[in-house]
Amino acid sequence: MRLAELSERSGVSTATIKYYLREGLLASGRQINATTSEYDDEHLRRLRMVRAMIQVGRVPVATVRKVLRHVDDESLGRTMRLGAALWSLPQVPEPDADDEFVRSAQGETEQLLETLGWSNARALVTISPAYRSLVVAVAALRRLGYDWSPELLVAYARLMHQAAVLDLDFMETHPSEAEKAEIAVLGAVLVQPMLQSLHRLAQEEESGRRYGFE
Amino acid sequence: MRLAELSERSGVSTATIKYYLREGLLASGRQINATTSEYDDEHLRRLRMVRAMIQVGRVPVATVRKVLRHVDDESLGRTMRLGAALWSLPQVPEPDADDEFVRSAQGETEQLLETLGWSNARALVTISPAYRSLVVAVAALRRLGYDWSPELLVAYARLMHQAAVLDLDFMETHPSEAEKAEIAVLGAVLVQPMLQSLHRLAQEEESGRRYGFE
DNA sequence: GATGCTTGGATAGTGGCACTTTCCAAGGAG
DNA sequence: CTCCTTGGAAAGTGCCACTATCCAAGCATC
Repeated sequence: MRLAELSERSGVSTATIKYYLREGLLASGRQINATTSEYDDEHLRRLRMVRAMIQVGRVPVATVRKVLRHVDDESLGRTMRLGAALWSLPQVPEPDADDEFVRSAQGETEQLLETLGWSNARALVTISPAYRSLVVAVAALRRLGYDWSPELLVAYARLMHQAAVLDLDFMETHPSEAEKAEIAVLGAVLVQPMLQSLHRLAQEEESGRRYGFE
Repeated sequence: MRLAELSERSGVSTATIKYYLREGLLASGRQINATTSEYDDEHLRRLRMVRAMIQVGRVPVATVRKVLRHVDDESLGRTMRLGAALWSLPQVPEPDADDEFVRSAQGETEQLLETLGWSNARALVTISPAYRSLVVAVAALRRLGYDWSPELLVAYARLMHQAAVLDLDFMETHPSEAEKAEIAVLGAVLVQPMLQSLHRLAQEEESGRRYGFE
């Protein structure tokens, strides 16, 4: 298919597709002559994935480029490929180590991992972006003065571990390594808004159960 | 305290505080004379909340204004105040009702609520933004061709319901209605990044358990 | 009482980002 | 032969969260 058809089938304007090509989010088609390139279903699929990441997952274009580079890197083993792709996702600022709330949040977080027995995660403490963003979030809550207990944090963590088990079980059902990395990324990017929506709906449901609709 | 001190204690520049004042995110201080206003701890607290919403929660300034307006609206009862504040948060585009994936996602989502027995949520189907964004997220996943089962969605939903129970239990520990609304908003805005971080950490942990670090 | 700093308030400017628009020369279709 | 489409480059747009610059009015100090 040519550009126009790719645009029509994906619902993305030709101008935007050209932009994605320029930004390296999409491989060029097979050049037929000076003015024509041929795209295939793989391009369409990749384009849809890019769109989903940007529109549903709100991932910046530059980040999408990094993530895809890792997903496509056949030189990496499974764990590295998957990890590299996931680790290029977060958009969290480095926590300010001089801030007292950040420091106490760090202590609290390490304590949490110990309580949970997440030994693998503890080994990643210095490098994992997920750990850093957790510290930032906890510090922000503490700074506002809410005194929710560590037990609450543990309870949330156990729930998210159950979610992670579901994620990985689903990933296992797909054979190829490239597909696994792709699913891991989509799981991080698209399942997140879904979980968020479910969370809010659940809050509305539970709130209705407890208080009715005054 | 005056502007300079408010700035120093919050870590937000005076220029930015002035910007927030202009945008209606922060009430003016008590005007002492033509060139001086006095701010109190309530201003500091509100400023920190605004910052947390914008920086940690990535909520747009215009949305923060709407949310705060509802949080401060004493004419509303508990459920309405809380709901109004939460419903002004989402930044989800209206799902395109002509899209086949959106339509089937709608069917799937309604089926989900029935399976779960979330009767309150079902009553809100037409108006809740959480429902709409859930439909968008499910449609995006389906469009990419992943065939994960409705059972998986149900499993995720049950987990998020448990999270909602934790949220509301914590909210109950705070007495005033204004505080409850505030906590509900922060729960939606700040607990979300925390859950997301926990989710990714849990994925890393579980991935390490299953595959080791090749 | 002159001098230099700070304050609140208004207005304009900045930088980043995700596109869009415009232009162009080279093909291909009727 | 004429008109439309294509890929490619470059410039422009609109939004957003600030940030910088002015300004006149205090206040503090000498």
